[in-house]
Amino acid sequence: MATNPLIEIRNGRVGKATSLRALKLNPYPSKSARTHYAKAILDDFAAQEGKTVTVAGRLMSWRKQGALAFGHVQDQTGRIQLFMRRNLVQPTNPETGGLGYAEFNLLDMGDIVEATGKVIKTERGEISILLDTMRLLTKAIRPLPDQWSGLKDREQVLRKRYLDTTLERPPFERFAAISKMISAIRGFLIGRGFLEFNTPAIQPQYGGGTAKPFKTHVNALGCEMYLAISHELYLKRLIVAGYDKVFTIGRYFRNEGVDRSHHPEFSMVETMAAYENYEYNMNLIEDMFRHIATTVFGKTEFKVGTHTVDFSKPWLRISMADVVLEKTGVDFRTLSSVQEANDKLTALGIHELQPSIGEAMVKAFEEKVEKELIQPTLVFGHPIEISPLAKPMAHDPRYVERFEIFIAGMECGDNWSEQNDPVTLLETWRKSYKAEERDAGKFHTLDFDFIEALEFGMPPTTGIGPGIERMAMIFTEQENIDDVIFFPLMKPALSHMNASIYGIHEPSLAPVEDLALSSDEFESLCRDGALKPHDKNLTVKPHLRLWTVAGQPRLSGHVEIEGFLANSVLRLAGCKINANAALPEEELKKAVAASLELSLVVFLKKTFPACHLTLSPPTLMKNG
RNA sequence: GCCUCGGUAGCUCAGUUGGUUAGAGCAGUUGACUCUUAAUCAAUUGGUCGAAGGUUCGAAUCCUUCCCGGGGCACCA
Repeated sequence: MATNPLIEIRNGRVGKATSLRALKLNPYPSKSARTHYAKAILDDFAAQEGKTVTVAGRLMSWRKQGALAFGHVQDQTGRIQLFMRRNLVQPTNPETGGLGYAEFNLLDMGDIVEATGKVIKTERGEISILLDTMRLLTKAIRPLPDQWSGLKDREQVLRKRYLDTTLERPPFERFAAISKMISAIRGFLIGRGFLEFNTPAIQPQYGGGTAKPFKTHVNALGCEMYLAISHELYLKRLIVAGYDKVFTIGRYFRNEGVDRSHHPEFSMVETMAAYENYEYNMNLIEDMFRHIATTVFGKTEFKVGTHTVDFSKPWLRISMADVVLEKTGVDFRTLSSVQEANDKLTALGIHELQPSIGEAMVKAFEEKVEKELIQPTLVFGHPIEISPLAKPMAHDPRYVERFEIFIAGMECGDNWSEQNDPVTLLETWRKSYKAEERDAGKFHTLDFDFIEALEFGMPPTTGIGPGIERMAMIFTEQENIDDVIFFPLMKPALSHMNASIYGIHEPSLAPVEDLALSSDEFESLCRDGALKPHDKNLTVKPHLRLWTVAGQPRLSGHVEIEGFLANSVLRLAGCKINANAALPEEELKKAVAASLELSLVVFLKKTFPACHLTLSPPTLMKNG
């Protein structure tokens, strides 16, 4: 039945594994005897020449030429050439696992191999390993994509990143660099006296902002919880606990839109430092970025889109009111009414009315200023209206001790001096709670447990949260967040090919919504209008199961309706099927179809006259 | 959620205005070859054209719906 090329290749390779086992060679042994990485040999040929080494990695090429062959093995550090001479290769040996010359046809491109031999240079001058023993470490039963062109299909790159990094060096290096960047952040903060803590990703309340959370259910506790949209309230509890400088590299989950700079699951390094205010963090963040740039990437200039961002110079620090004045000519500090502020906005071409002077200034900032902040800039002094968790400035309480980081027109982190007056905070929260209660659907629960912690006294504290992905985008010069997240969020998909290889007959995938109803429930939900088709084309697929109980045939079954749910099938149990299980198969199928035609199909046609209905012939499964 | 572009062999891509049996390169298979490196040469296998429906004598091509992805907008830090 293997008519498909992939299936043929796969079967062929599985067959080679079987042949190897027949020769007492394990195609999946447990350990390698690697002595060198490719790069170590290539970088130090003078010292390695003539020595016997063992390398291990993926076999990326194999060029046979009579009694000679050349190949390349790719490991984490790079590729090194193998040079095979028929007369120098050890014969097949189950003791060492070595493959003799005759068995080399059981190797395939993409296999993980181990090669032992002397380090030499070929006539053409390439540093190579003159093969003595070749061992198979892992049989690959799927072929790699074309190595010359690489994986071009964006969807495949995102779904099968491991292939992209196998075939292409830049993405491989990029993700390694991002890992080093995170280590550097840790190292930097620990060097400044910070302690790293884990904070919960499953939280009973979702504090911080108005982001929509992911909801989940904790079976053991029998309650609903949320995936973290923020970790700051936990870090502040750590400050209450007596640790002065803490941080977490946290996972954040926001059930919102996806675009080139937003991903539903992302990470931030969030810090809290007690006995300091926001000015401390201005220095901290500037130093951190410079530290990463120089130690991980070895430079201070990075190309972001068409701009070049320079981290070597001191960052511009400017108040929001000043930068808005500079870019728009409007000084919002001098305005005395909301009306006046909105008139100024209108004059700037912004027509959405704002409820306060502060919010009007923020609107002007977002619309007219933000995108122009290319070089690293710290904008401080946000209006108090939009900063409920921050402390007001001593000299002008309309503004708060807060700053945001802008690089290449992108917001890269937020910071403020934390409000630690529990009474004021509770009042602020209550106010926003009421405001949002009026605004249907944006309901917030309050974290009274946190308020209680504050009541025991939290020292003056300041925190900062730069986004890891956005830092990675800047430092690795990527414009798409998917290119700094190894496993970006994708809808589950099962190819027809894999469905057939793995024997899955109904590729209904991990269902986004799965629903199984009794026939009666289904009909009543449809009548109430609670359940409606998602598609105009409905397909009714009966599935029958024939049982033999004590020699007597029994019939049971369910019906699947495609087109009702967006990404899944609706299953109906208990449909009225009038058929004699003892009938021959073909007649039985006809009887079932006829029976459904009279009940379910009639019902669907009557209830959803706009839909086109197809009744598939019943599928018969036999058991016992 | 809206707009827009795309999905053809395992991979990378052609496929004209709707017209014979959908093509190529790589990979695969078989064979030749003692310094190759996108090795070369010869032969050869391989397709639910994303899915379903429709229009038509005839559909990869036109229409409808759906699925998956990219880009943009909106929402949102």
